[in-house]
Amino acid sequence: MTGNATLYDVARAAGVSLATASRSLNGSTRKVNEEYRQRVLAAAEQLGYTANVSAQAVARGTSATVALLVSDIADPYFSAIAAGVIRASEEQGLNVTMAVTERDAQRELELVRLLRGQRPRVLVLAGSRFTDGAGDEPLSAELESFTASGGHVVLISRHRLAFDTVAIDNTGGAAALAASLVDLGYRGFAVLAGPANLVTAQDRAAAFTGALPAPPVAVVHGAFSRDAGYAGMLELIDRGLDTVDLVFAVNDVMAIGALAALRDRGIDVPGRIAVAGYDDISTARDVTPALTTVRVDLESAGAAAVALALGDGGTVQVGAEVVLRASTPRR
Amino acid sequence: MTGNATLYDVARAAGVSLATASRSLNGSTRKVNEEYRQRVLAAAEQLGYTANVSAQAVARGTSATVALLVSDIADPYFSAIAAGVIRASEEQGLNVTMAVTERDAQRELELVRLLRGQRPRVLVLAGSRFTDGAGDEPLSAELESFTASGGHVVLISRHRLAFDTVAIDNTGGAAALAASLVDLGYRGFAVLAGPANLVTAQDRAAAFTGALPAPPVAVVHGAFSRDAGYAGMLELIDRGLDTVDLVFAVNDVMAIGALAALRDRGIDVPGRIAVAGYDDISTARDVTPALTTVRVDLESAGAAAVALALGDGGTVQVGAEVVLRASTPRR
DNA sequence: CACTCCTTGGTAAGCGCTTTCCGGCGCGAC
DNA sequence: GTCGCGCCGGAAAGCGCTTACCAAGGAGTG
Repeated sequence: MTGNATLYDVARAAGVSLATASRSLNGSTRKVNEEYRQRVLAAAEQLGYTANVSAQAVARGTSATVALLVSDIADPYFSAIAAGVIRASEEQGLNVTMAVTERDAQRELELVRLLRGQRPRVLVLAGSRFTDGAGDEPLSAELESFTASGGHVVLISRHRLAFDTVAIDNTGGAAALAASLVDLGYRGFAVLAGPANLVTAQDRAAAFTGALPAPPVAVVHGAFSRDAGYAGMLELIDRGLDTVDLVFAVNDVMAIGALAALRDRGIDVPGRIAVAGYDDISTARDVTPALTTVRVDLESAGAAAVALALGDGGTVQVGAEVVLRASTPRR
Repeated sequence: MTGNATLYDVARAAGVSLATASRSLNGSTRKVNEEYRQRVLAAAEQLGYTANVSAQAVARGTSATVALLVSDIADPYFSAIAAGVIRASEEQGLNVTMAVTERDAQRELELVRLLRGQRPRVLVLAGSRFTDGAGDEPLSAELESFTASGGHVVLISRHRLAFDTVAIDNTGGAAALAASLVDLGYRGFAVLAGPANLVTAQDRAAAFTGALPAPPVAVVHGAFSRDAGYAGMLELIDRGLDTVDLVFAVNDVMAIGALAALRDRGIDVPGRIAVAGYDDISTARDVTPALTTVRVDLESAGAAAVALALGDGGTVQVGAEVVLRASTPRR
C-alpha cells in the first residue's frame, strides 16, 4: 500500500457516500445510521485511515492547533511553560506547533508571520518584550491582524502589549524577596540584572532595588543565561566589592552561574556572600547551597495561557512566592 | 479588515491571475514577468497576506513540518533534543509540531496517529522503548504505514525498531564509565537503575554492571526522574549498604536526586559515597560536588535526526564520553 | 387518508491553494 | 514571408475534506 487512504477510499470501502463517512468519523451534529457508522469505522480501521488535518483545516476554515513561540526551549524557564501549554492544549484536543526566537525581535516577527500561516486557533508568545520597544510596532500590527481574523493571542509575561496576557508577578515577587532579605539582616546588595533591554529582567531588578532601604552597591548587566551569570559574578568579584553580602540574580539560571563563579573563586557561599535568584526552576533546590528564589509556577502559566485563549480572555496573574533556602541564612 | 487575505485577493489587487500570484509568491520554477512579480509582492505586503499553509499542504500533497514526540518536555534530556530538532528544522524551513507521551505507550500510539494526520515530512520519536516490547507491534504498524506513504521516521535512542535511528551510545558510555571508576579505585557499586521496562535505562545499567569486576552490591529500580532518584537513594541508604562506595544513577536527574538524598541524610559526598550519572545535562556541573557523568550531545542528536530524515537515512551514532568531576575523586 | 414535518443519505459546492494544460505572442530560421 | 519553437499568462482541474442543500421516506396529525 502506498499513499495514504483518503476519506473517499473509506467511503467506497464501506459502501456509503463521502458525506456519511465524514459524518461518522468526526463528531458531526448529524446522526447517522448505526450500521453505516460501524461499517465506516471498520473500513477506516482496516485501511489505516487518518484524517488529513490540513484538508480539514482548509475545509473548516480553522485548524485545531495552538502555536507557541518561546525564546529558547532548552532553558528550563521556557520548557516549563511549554510543558504547561502542551498539556493544556492536548486536553482540549489541540496540537501544538512550536518555534524558537532566540530572543531576536526580527526573527520573532518572521516566525509570527510564518505561524500565522498555519491559521492556528491560538498563538502564545512567551518571552519578554524589549524595554526599548524594538520591533513592537510591526509585531503588534501582525498580531492585530491575526486577532482580526479570528485568532487568539496570549502573551506570557509581556504586559506592555494590548492582548490577553498571563502576567507573571515580577515586581511583587522581587519586592517581597528584597524585604525578606533585609529582614534576614542583609545590607549590601549587588544585582545581576540580566539584559538591559529585557522587560522581565528590568522589572525584577527595578522592583528589587526599589524595595531596598538603600540603593544597591552594584548592578551588572549581561545575557539571561547561566554563563552570563557566571561572567557577571566574576566581574563583580573583580570589582572587589567588600560591602556586598548578597547577590540577587534576576533569574535562577544566572544565579546558578553566579554560584559556580563564587565556588571557582573560592568564595564562601553563603558564609561570605549570599545568593538569591528568581523562578524556582527545579534545579534551584539541588544546587549547593540550595538557592533562595521566588517561586513562579511556570507550568500553570503555560496552561493558563491556553485557558485564557479558549475562555473569555483578559489577564491572569500568576503569583510569585518567596522561597528561602540555604543560600541566604539569617545574618 | 476581518478574515485573512487570500491569494485570490492578492491576485485581484495586483490585477493578475491566481496562477501568476501563486508563482510570484513561492519559488516556482516558472518565470514571471518582473513587473507582475513586483505588483504581486506589493499587493501581498499591503494586504498582509500570509499563505495558508494548510491549503498549500493540501494542494501540494505534502506539508513542510516535522512532528516531534517526546516523553516529557520539561525534562532537560528531552528539551535538549527538542532544541536540536527545532534548530535543524528551522534551518530547512520546516515547522515543528510537538506532543508529549508521558512515557505511556498507549498515549504514544494515539499521538502518532494524530500527528500522522498532519502528513508531516518527518516524524521524530524520542524516548525509550519498553523492554517488554509493550505496544511495539501496533506502533511499528503505524510507523510503517507512515513511511509507506512517503514519510520519514527517525527514532532517537530506540534501536530495537526497524527505522532510521539516531543511536545514543548507552552501552559504550556506561562501560567506559565503569572502567574509569574502577580505575579510580572504586570497588563497591550500587545502581539506581531507573524503570525496569525502559530500554535506555536497562542498557545503561546492564553495560555498567557488565563492565564491573564483580556484580554490584545493589540495584534499585524506579522512575526516570529526580524524585525517583531521591527515593531510590533513600532506599539504598536504609538498606545500610556499608560496602558501597559509589552509586551510579542511569541518568543525571536521578543522580541529582540521589545527591539531594545523601545531603539530607548527612552523608558525605564524595567522602563517604561517590555518585555518577549519565547524559551531562547542563546542571550536572553546577551541583555540588560537580557530577561525574557521561556526556551525550543531545542537541546534536536532535539535529542529526532531522538531517537523517532529509538525507539518506540509516543510523547515526552519537558518541558518549566520560566526564570525571568532583563527585568521584580518586580513592 | 392526505398533508406536513422531521430524519437522514447523498450530491455537489466550496475551502485556499498548486500545477497542468492551453493559447497567444515574439523570435529566429529557412 | 511563413513556419516552428519557446516563453509566459491565465483558465481550470484538482488536493482531501466539510457542509449547505436536496430528496426521499417515515412519523405524526387532523
